[in-house]
Amino acid sequence: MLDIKLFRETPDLVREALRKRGMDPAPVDEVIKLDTLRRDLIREVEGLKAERNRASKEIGRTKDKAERQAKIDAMRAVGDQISQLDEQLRQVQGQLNDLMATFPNIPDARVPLGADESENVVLRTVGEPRRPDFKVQPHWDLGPALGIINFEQGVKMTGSRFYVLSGAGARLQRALIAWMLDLHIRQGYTEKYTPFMVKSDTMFAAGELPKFQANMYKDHEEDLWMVPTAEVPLTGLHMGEILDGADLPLRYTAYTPCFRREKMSAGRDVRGIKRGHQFDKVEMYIYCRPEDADAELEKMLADAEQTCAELGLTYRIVQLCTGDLGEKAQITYDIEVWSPGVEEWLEVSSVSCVGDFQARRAGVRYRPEGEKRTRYPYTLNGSGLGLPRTLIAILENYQQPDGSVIVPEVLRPWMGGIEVIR
RNA sequence: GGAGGGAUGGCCGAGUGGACGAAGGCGCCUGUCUUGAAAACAGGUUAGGGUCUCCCCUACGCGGGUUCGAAUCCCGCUCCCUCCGCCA
Repeated sequence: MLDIKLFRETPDLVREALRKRGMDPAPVDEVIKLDTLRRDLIREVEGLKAERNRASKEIGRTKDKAERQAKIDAMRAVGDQISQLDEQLRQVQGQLNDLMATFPNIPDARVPLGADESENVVLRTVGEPRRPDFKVQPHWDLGPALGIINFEQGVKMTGSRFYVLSGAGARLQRALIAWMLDLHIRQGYTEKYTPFMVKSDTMFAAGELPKFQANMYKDHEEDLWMVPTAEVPLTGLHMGEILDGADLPLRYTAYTPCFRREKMSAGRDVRGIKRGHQFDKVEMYIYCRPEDADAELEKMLADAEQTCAELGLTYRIVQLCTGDLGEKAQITYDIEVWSPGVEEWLEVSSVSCVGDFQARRAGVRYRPEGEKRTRYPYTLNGSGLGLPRTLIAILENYQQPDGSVIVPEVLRPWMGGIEVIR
């Protein structure tokens, strides 16, 4: 949610932001119109309410029967007028809220202009893409051959794009989760275990509703949604709270499964475990003062990078252009790891600053030290790596000519002595 | 799933139609006193909104309703507690 003041005071800035994202700036004028109407109504109805409050107190003091009745009769009309205006105001307010909720965040000035993902900018590459001289099997062949991924069983019980991890495969994923959480704790994040289902309010707060309704799973009887990312419950954690400025920044990490109900287009990433309706992820999330956001963004990116580096993976940092930038984000860096089996750069992490966009929706505020007024904190989120893709990269990068897979050093403490999966 | 009780400010807790944004207490802040602190005393201490240093409006779990006027009455919902049932 954007600040209504931006529309009042600097509407051109909002229009420009929409154009950069390739969107129509026309709704800005609609907001201004509704906001003006809203404030006109407020002034009118509040004047009447003030009058009513004054008169009502007088009525309470009036002893004379006839005089009292006369005053009551006079006020009855005012009361009707008030309820009429209140109703009108409610409608206008509702329209304005609905409209405001549809605006994407304003891209940071540093974000390069571009129409779509083809115009994203590779900032740097760390390591050399591995291209072994033997034929690297893609994970969808290797996994079943090693008996650690079973696609048929997943499809049998649930449907396409579901799979079962088995034995060392399941264990490898669990090792990754445990190792990543421990790493993030060392980096200064507090671990949270959260609900995997949340109410509509929480989905709205995180910016998933109303726009991405079609991409999420819902229990219609209970009005509960399955989280598409841990970012959702980590945003919900402090809904409606006023945080103490001295406590910022708050840094959290959480493991959750993620559920996404995408209309999977035929032919796109259909093979393997790259894109499923259910996947696991370890997430980082930060609440900070606006003035600290740049430093925190750098930290989070460095923290996510460290994950790739310690796993010994070749990766590159990609800055998203305005046309590819997510709805909520002001600025986003993707981390992609090279995987020689699928022969592509896999997006394993996306690190974003969303400004006060989510805090505003969630009603999370903080009181700067020594100040009376409250402000909205900035929030940042980033994956400490999505697991299926990290798993793909490990299976394909650590593959030996004989089809066995070496377990990365850092994961071995969780692998019960397994150094090679064969 | 069934029966009953409850939800008031940072916390405890009063309030059953008008003087209540809300008694009293605790906590916190400021001042007086003190060499300093404590104690005592005095004052202050919610958030959001409006043409916003004054002033006005809104909010007593949430949403409706009754009324000139609602923390207080009515309806619906949510959450918490107790008991019964069921359950990993």
